Amino acid sequence: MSLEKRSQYRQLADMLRSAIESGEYAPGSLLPSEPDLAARYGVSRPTVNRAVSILRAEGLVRVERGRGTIVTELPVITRASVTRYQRDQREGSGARGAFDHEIRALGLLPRSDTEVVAMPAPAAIAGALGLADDQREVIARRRRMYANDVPVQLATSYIPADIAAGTRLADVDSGPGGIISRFAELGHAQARITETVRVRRAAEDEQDFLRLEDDQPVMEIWHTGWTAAGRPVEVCVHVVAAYRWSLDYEWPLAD
Amino acid sequence: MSLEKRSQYRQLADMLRSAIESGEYAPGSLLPSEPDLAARYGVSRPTVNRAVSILRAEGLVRVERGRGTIVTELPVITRASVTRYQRDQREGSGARGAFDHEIRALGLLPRSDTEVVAMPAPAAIAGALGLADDQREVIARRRRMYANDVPVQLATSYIPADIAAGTRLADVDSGPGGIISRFAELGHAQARITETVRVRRAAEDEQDFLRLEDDQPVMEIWHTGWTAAGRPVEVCVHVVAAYRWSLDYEWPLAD
DNA sequence: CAGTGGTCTAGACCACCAC
DNA sequence: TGGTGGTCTAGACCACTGC
Repeated sequence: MSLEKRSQYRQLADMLRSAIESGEYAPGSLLPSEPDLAARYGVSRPTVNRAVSILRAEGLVRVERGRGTIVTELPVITRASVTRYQRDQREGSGARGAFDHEIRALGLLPRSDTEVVAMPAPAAIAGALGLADDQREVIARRRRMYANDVPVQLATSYIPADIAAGTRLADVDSGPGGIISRFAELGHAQARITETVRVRRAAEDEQDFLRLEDDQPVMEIWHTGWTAAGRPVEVCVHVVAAYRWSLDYEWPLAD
Repeated sequence: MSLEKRSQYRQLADMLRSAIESGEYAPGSLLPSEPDLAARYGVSRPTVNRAVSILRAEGLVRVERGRGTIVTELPVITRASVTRYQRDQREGSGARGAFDHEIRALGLLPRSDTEVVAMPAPAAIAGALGLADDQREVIARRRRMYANDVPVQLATSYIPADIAAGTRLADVDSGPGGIISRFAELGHAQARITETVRVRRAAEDEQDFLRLEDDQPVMEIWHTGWTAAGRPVEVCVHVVAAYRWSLDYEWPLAD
């Protein structure tokens, strides 16, 4: 088991990873127990545990205490970032049409729930919306999204209260065509989108909701909708498990 | 040090992270030694080591064997994905103008070197370029990029040999306006760009070049240039440390 | 040579699950 | 109750750095 210079726990992680990727350990099945693996490879249990913790951070396995270590089924979800906001993609409410599409494309069943609260904007959000200190009130639309009842995405939209308060933008059901259509009706049509993608470690509540193993990173997408006049009218922060999503973008190349 | 239910090594990692973010341990300075921290917090050295390994995976510290653990200076680099390919952004050769801009925006000194080889396309590349099995030959342009001589990005462009062979696209110096201009001159003007962003663990050579600590993930950007006729004429794979980059996109919202 | 981190083990105790 | 993983320690050996 030793021989090389790579540490034993990394070598073991590599072997287990290969075995998983080759299908030797099928998705949903249990890995051999840690004492078992320790005996099989002639290493101590903490060494096995360390190897497994690498696979956990990579999202390849998930642990259920008392039961064992389970190989994760991990279909990668593709997010079509540009087309998802186009009119024909957004029947239904919110961008729900787009999310539905992404999940159904994998043969899975999408579901989501929305919660709406009024609150003062957190500092970073206020910055992104260009809100003055005395204009910080926003409507926050918090969406939790699932595929086959497995949580896969957290997305919170922030809209300045002067635009959203008392309108359907503050309703849980934002109506036909989603919130994009509501913005247009309210005279704040979104004309331009910007998105910023970052990777960071997960916060504790994100870990809980997305059922992330320890040390799994997340991708954070800051989505901003701008009016033709250049006012940011919506900031939506999407959070997903970094290893489970793939983001697609496209644009014409002006010459 | 115990008291809570979080493990000691996670608590310690949290404390060290706070201390780093608050500036108590300045970028470039040494963390206290592991035996020192072990004594200070009343835990064993392996426990301290485990805490430090979390910070390494997050890119907050870097270890030099025999010297100690050093706090990383980590300015986040922003990649303006859309505008970087526009004409006014690409004086110089390659997209070098854009990379230069990104790095200079941080007050750092950009540098890059390019290596060109002819080779059969790896399977995934052949797929992305839509190459038939008997047309797999490509020109690979491998670029290594640095900020203040610190490696920050690996990018390899693959161009079908039937387009690039014998042209300036196969030269290390691709000439004024970069390769985008060469494509246009050769009758293969790029009219549309697609990019796909994924996060994955780093390969060994990427770890070496980017000087990644163990378990630091990378972002992989698959950039494809398409002609107006819908032929993919260039695939460029960018690899960067996931925690050190931020990607910006923007597009108009057609209604 | 002393000090740094990298790793490993044996043994232990705990929380949790299934039977 | 026995099996699972989560964690921790004491002690050890190693490779590397800097003096």
